[in-house]
This record gives sequence, structure tokens and C-alpha cells, in this order.
Amino acid sequence: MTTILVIEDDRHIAELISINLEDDQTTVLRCYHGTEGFIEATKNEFDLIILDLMLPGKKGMEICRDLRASNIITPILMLTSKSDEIDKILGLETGADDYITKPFSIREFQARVKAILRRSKLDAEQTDTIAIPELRIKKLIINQELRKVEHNSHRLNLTPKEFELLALMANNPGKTYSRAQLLHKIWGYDFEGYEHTVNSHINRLRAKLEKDAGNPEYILTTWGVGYRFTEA
Amino acid sequence: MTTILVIEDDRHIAELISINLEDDQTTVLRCYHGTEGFIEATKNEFDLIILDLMLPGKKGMEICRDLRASNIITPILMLTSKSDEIDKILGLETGADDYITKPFSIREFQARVKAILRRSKLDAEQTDTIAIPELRIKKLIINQELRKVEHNSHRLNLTPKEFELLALMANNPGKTYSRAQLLHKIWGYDFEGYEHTVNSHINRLRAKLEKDAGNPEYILTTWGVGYRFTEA
DNA sequence: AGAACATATTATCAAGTTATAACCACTTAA
DNA sequence: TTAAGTGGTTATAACTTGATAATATGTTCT
Repeated sequence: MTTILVIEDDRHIAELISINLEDDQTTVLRCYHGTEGFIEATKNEFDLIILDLMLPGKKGMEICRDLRASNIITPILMLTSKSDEIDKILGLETGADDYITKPFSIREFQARVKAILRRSKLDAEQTDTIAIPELRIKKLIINQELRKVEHNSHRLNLTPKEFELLALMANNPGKTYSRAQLLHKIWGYDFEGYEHTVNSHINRLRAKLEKDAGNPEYILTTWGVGYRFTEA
Repeated sequence: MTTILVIEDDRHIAELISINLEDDQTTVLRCYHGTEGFIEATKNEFDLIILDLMLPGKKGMEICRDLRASNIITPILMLTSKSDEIDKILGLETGADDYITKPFSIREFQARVKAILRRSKLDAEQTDTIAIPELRIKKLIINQELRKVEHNSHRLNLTPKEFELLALMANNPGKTYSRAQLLHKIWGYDFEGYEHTVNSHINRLRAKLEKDAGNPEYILTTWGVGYRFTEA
């Protein structure tokens, strides 16, 4: 059973969300006011809180920050209309897990909610997969906290995309990611580009990482499907 | 191959869309009338439906709602001139996936279409992998989530078709699949080829999987009928 | 049991598909 | 103004695939 709290003053959107999320396994509770929503969130336990940024009473970001300050770790999905505030939402000072800009497509919204719920369920199950700060595989050391990669005791200068690709795949050794999945996870669901862009980045990453790029040791190809990180 | 249905009474716009989406991998079918478009959408399967809001005959939102009511989950991109109706378009009561307001730039339009197609492809990829993530039979481990197959503790490098064949049959141990069924399920209903193509693939799969291909342990032959995966 | 037939297996191959590597053009940051 | 990062392009290389043919195995009939 899943319970979701929606804090959103626009009743139309709140209802839209409820209709789309509610089923026999999921109940949705609606609050149309910020302060009321905050109290509800502290009083009961939810699997997910969907939070509008612009609210009467307590503002969305304020609620988010205060919930985190109260040690409530429930995942929070932010709703926002203005794309220029995204930076702040994602900042640590608020503590939201994800955001979506209005107006949004139902399909995208559902996908996002599903993803958050799955992620938090996974976290709860296996606390040891929360993101190990340092991964060591053969001669490779990936420090996700410092965003530093070492190979054979040499520091590798990876670009942001290269690092994210490597880190994502290395966190799930042996799992094959399709190009579409990589685009989705690293470039974002709204990236408007081609799958072969991934090839270029993998190619450059291999050039920095692999001794013999033709016979890679770390980043392997799953032919016809995508890429994967080597297993222990 | 991608097929797109355009339901739009303004022939100029319909043609514009066709020209810009059509290539050697994509066919576009045009309907200039709502009712006609609805029938077409229920009769054939498309990867995307582009739907004008204002139409003679059946209105766009009506079509959208009725398609969803008929359990047709094809992604729908709405074309609209009035931005104030957006909320309704995105509601579940209609069930559209995205919208774009006229007039739109070709580039933005193409980007939007590409994004929807990629997203729905991802959805499809993920939903059919929901099954049981890991199957274990004797020395064989099939992990459908990681897309990984292990035999005697080492990874087998299977091609896409090989993996799909194995996964399909292993999900129903003991069930005999005829060559025609395998072709249909894995190659698709529109595959135009011979049944012995299956033999080749089974043969290659056995070569990778079986110690003694002449006396297979996992993929067994049902003489005169087809193939089956061994039972526990 | 053995001949005649049907079906399955294996090996091989050409055509098509997919991946790689080396570039290029554009943008952004230093 | 350079340098670095990124998305995309192209030519080439590698692999997959569907098909064919040769061989082997199972089935049926006498």
C-alpha cells in the first residue's frame, strides 16, 4: 500500500494528480494550503510528498526545508511553473528529490512518481546501496563524493558527462544500460538528441580509461543493446 | 520502423508535419477528419498519434478520451491554438501525453515528437522486464533486469535474439513453442521470413549454452513441433 | 529390421546492422 | 582569444542475422 500527500492550492491540478495516481494500491491525500500540508506531513507517514512551489501560507520551499530539518526523509517531488527556479529547488538547502515543471504531461508525471517510489523502496530494502562514496574495481578508484577518479594511481580528468556515465554504470556492475536509459538518466528525460551521442561519450571515456580501447577492461559493450560496467 | 497517425483538418499543416517527420524509417498517415481518424487509430497500431484539437466531425479531445477508453495507449501529441485549454488537454479525462501550441517551430515540433517516441520506447523496454528478475535453473542464472546470463559462474555473451529466445522460453519451463510462435513473439507479427530461421538461432544459442549440443540440458526439442525449456 | 521419408542439426556465407574511432562545428568557460 | 566540453558526422570495422546446403537423426511403413 502506498500513500501520497499532495500539497497544491490549484484544486484542478490537485485533482488531476489524484485521479492519475490513485488506484487500489495507492491512496492520495490532498491539502490545498501550505501550513495545513506541513502539519499533515509531520503528523502521518507518507511514501511520497508532491509539493507545489507557490502556495498560500507556508511556501513550498519553506515546507521542504522545514520537513528535512525535522528529520522527515519522505521523498519530495516539487511542482514548479518557472523553470528558472530549478537550481534552487535542487539545491541541498531545500532537500527535494525531484521536480517537474507545469504544465507537464501525465505520462511523464506518472513515470517520475514511479521512479521516485521505486528508488526509495530500493533504498529502504538495501541500505548498503545508497551510494558508496568510493568504488574500487581493479586499478580503478571512483570517489563519488569528491567526483574524483584514479586509475593506476593517476588521476583521470573526466568531463562531467564522462564522470556521470562512469559512476552510474559502475554503481551497477554487470547491468546493461541501453543508450535510451543512459540518455534518460544522465541527460534527462527531456533531452532532445540522438542515441549515438552516447557512443561519442563512451568513446571518449574509454580513450581516457582503457589501456586498449579495442578490448576494454571496464566499460563493456552489450552488442545490440547498450553498455555495461565490468563485474568484479 | 515507426508509424505516425496525423489527424488534422488543415491540409497545409498536415502536409508540413508529414514532410518533416517522414523518412526511410518513418511513415506518416494523414486523416483530415475526426471520425475517420478515430477509426484509423482503432484499426491499426501506431507509435504516435498527432491530434488537432479543433476538428470537423469528432473533436480532438473526444477522440483522445474515446481512444483511452478503448484501451489504446498509443502516445498522443495534441495540437492546439488556444493556450488556456492546456489544463484540460493534459487531464486524464482526455489522456494526452503532450501538447504543442500552434503556430510552432518545426525544430521544436520535431524535438517533441522525438522525445515522446523515446519515452514510450523506454516505457515498453521497462514494462516487459518487470517479470521475475532472476531465474535459476541448474547451473544457469538468467537475470532479465540486468540482461545478464550466467552459466557455471561465467557470463554468456548472447546476442539480442538469443537472449530473447532464452528468456521467453525460460519464463515458461516445459512449454513447447512452435517456430511460428517464436517468430511471432520475438521477431514480430510482421516478420516475413522462414521458420528455419529459428533453427539457426536455437542452434547458435545451444552452442553457447550447452556443453553437449547433441544432448541439450536446457533447450530441448519437441519433435515435429518446436522447442521448449527444460522443467526443474 | 530396413527403406523411404520427414524433420532437425550443423557449418558456412553474404548482406545488413551496429559499434568504433577519428573528426568537425558549435558553445561556454577560463 | 584560447581551451575544453559537447553533440553530431562519417568512414571503417566488427558482429549479427537470415538463408542455404550438407549431414544427421528420428519416424513411418512394409
